[in-house]
Amino acid sequence: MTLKEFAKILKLSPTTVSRALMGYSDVSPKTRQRVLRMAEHYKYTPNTTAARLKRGKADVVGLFLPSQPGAFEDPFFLKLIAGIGEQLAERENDLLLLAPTEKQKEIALLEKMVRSNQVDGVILARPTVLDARVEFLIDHNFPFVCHGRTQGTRPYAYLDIDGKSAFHEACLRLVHFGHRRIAFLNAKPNMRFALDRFAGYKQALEEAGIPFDINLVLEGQMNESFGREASQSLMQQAVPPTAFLCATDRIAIGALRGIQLLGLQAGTDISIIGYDDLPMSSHCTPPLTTLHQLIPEAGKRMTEMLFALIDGHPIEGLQEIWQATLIKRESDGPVTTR
Amino acid sequence: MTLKEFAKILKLSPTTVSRALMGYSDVSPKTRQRVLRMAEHYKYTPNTTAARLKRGKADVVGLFLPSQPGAFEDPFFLKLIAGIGEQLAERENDLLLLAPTEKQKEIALLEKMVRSNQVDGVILARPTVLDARVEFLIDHNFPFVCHGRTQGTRPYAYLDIDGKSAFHEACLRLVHFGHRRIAFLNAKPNMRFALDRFAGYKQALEEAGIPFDINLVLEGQMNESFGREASQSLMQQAVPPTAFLCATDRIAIGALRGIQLLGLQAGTDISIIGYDDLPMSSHCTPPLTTLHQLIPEAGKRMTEMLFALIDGHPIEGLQEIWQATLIKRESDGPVTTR
DNA sequence: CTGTTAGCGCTTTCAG
DNA sequence: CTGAAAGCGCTAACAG
Repeated sequence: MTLKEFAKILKLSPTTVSRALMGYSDVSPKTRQRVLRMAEHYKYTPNTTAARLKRGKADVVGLFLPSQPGAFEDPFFLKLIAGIGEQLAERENDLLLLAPTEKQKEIALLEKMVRSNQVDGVILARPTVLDARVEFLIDHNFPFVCHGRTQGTRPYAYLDIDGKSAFHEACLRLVHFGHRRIAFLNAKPNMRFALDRFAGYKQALEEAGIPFDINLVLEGQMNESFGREASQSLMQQAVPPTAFLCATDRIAIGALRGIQLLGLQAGTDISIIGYDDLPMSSHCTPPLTTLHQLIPEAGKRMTEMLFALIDGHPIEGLQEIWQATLIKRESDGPVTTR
Repeated sequence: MTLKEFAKILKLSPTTVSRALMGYSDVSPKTRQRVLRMAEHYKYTPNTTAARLKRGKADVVGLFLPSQPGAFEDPFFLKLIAGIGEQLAERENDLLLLAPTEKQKEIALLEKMVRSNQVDGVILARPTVLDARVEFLIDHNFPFVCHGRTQGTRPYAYLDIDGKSAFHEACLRLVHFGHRRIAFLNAKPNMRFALDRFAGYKQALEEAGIPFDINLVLEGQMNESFGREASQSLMQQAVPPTAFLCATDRIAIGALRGIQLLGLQAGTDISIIGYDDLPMSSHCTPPLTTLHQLIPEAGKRMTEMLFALIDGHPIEGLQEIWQATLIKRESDGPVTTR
């Protein structure tokens, strides 16, 4: 049913019906009541496409998904979506997924979005050190919010987790347990967050007066295989580490497995700390000490920030850094003397 | 830039430009070349909203997300999205996420979609035994494909995994290992797949001549806590089970943890089999024997099926059942005599 | 092969 | 407070 038809039934002009539906004040309460009631009854909903064309706004927000297939294996994006969705509903906006593929490259996809008015703004996550998407969106002055910072200098709206503080705290915890040979299993340094986490680790070592040993740092994929292999290889050193600080829980779980295969026990023989607090992490053996971040809440807040941007607010004030929380469980503890 | 402006630059009519861009045959190759080249140069992309309004098609597909927050903790939907996205790109369609919230209920959301022409079709997953969404979409004759079947009788397009065969095979494996007291940790029976999996388990027992014991079946949330508690409680029985068949890997991982806490070892003392083949599952201790399904491939195929439906194909032929694959690892083995 | 014309269904000035 | 009229930017008959 179209507005015209519906208006005819009510013996009103399309104009009045439209205004009543949009909750404008310049329509008598009685008429509005009737329109609302009848819309319910006849199940009339305005055609979104037409409204969008007229208003020049899509009422749709895009979420950029990672292009690496492996990235689909952690719940980060789904949790983020849960938060985004909640906030989106407040303004009756929708969420469009931007999934780059082999054919549809990242920038081509964004270009299409920016040019075709399909979305009013975009949410990104996990930027690289110099993220092409971020640069593109700044260049085109298109509203977007990023979960995480890049190395670029131009300002943009972001919500980031303070990875440096998080790993500083985690590393200090290991230091206080008496560890002095603390390995760091990091993500590849093209990810900005990897740099932050590394900085926290290094600073903690410095504060504790522990000399930094490059041989204790390994970088790889953020998955269990890397964790397992890296932990096993480090344990072969003449003076092996007594603790593993891992950039993600998946790496940590791999490390857990790695040292288990060497006949060692995490929590007593070796300490391990991760980051992400995956659902699994509290249920492995032993339960993993890890860092927890508020993902749905971040999604919600980022959406709010994006709406602000879309409404014309300046970027100032739309840059937030949140803290992660250390969740103490059983995969770490005092260093054991042998 | 609008089509009119762009056409003016080229000294052509909007019509010709539009047709050239859409690749219609009734435009001279020379003109088409020029239009395409100039569009590239001036970075002109047609306004999607306007095109949609005109054509009466959204070129958008909706994906219904689960409303229970807990459901966000497994990678199923993200993997599905990966497959859907790939196929969507083939037709330049987009993916709209339908995330029901407290305020925006499932059916209200669907109603809006059906009425507002925002999406041409919908993809659902994990239906309940009598799924309200499925019923609604059938009632309204709206194109949709569901990952899984319901208990309803009216036909609709689906792609389902043969959970019965999968659990039949898994249970038979345990039987061949000599197990006779095989526990089944299932999801709640309002989920259709839970019924299928249970049927497979029960049939295998029957074929093996093992009497069904209701006390060996527990139903609960599909998470680790349920697995841990259920396994521990069952181990307290006078004659405890020697094997656990679990409806999901998360339940299995919980069971793994549960029996570990009782001082028993999975794979030797007790056998455990899960379903999902989560990334984690090959990295726990011991690596989990489980059932693997092709999720991205299913997403891709479902999207194809949805396009067929949107293009007017009948439902016949758009109902597929795929098999899961048993991944043999180390969490199960021959029953041990004590 | 190309251009003219008429809407798609809605929102929003502008009058009344 | 309500209605008439003018498009938003595009596509598709229909002529030429």
